[in-house]
Amino acid sequence: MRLTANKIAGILRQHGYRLTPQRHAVLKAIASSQDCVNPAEICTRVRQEYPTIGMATIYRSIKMLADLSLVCRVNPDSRSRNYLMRRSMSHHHHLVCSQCGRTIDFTHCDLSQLEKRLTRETGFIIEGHILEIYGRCPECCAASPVPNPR
Amino acid sequence: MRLTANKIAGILRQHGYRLTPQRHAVLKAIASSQDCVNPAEICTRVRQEYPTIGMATIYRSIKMLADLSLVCRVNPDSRSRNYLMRRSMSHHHHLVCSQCGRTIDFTHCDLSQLEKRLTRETGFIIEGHILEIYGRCPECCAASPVPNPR
DNA sequence: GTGTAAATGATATTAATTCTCAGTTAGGGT
DNA sequence: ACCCTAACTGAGAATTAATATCATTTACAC
Ligand SMILES: [Zn+2]
Ligand SMILES: [Zn+2]
Ligand SMILES: [Zn+2]
Ligand SMILES: [Zn+2]
Repeated sequence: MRLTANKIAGILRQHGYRLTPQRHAVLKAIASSQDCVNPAEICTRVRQEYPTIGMATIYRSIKMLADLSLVCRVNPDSRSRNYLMRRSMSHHHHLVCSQCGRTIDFTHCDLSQLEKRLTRETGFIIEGHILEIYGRCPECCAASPVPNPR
Repeated sequence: MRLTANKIAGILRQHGYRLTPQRHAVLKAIASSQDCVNPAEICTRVRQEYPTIGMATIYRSIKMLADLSLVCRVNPDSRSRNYLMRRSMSHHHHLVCSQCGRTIDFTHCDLSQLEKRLTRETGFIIEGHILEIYGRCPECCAASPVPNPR
């Protein structure tokens, strides 16, 4: 199922959060960008329609969205944190280039066999998983086939 | 093949880095820990054998190890960055209880099919992955069968 | 041993994120 | 429509991770 901005607004309400115009703007700013964005970029976008918003509100909105698992952290190699709106309710995993940080989403992970085995062996009821695969993207491989330092 | 501290020291030399006692200590501190560690934890460990080392040197050593791809960033959800020494030995993953935190290790993840597919579809050369599965352990399931949110 | 470029450690600086608090507001109840 | 109140906001201060600077020290090639 796909997550639209309206659907997300409904989820906020369901969880007792107020739907303020600031939050709605932050939400739209993240949801409308295909790539992952950092707080400063979100701020730039939001201030075009809401010029007086403060950074604290942006950070608080991001935290709220993260608490609701509507947004996820990606690309750990930048100085500031990067976020990406979840596009669907299904799994959402990242393939990250360890050199340039380029990130590709994928949803088919097929860990069900592994999870079944773990349930059988340990008695755990599996709720979910965190999976991130890293490697080197085609561009970075082409640029320097043998990753040499300095 | 397993990467030992000695082997890594050789790699440093090959790349023209000097092998200072400080670097050796940082290297040992990361390599000897099973889980990922952040710079502050590395500092604590290193100062037990090298009390005068400064944080700048720790950060510089980490950067050098990262440039050589001997260490990789993991666990993007912490405030400080976390690092894990690369081991070519087998994978090391966790099954974590989301309620009580009990953790079980497992090593057979079998993501090779998935990684092959991603390489075919994206051209990425896969270097590794982060995988953590979470759920509720048998004890916690017995204690309260229905988990309630918030 | 000597020379020298690289490395160290103390300190200052930068920049991201969080905290504080007085004023504002969304949204339920009347 | 109006009130109430807890939730929210924005400005600025505080905290914290990470990097830069620079005088001193040191690994290591010769
Ligand atoms: Zn998945
Ligand atoms: Zn790349
Ligand atoms: Zn694995
Ligand atoms: Zn448990």
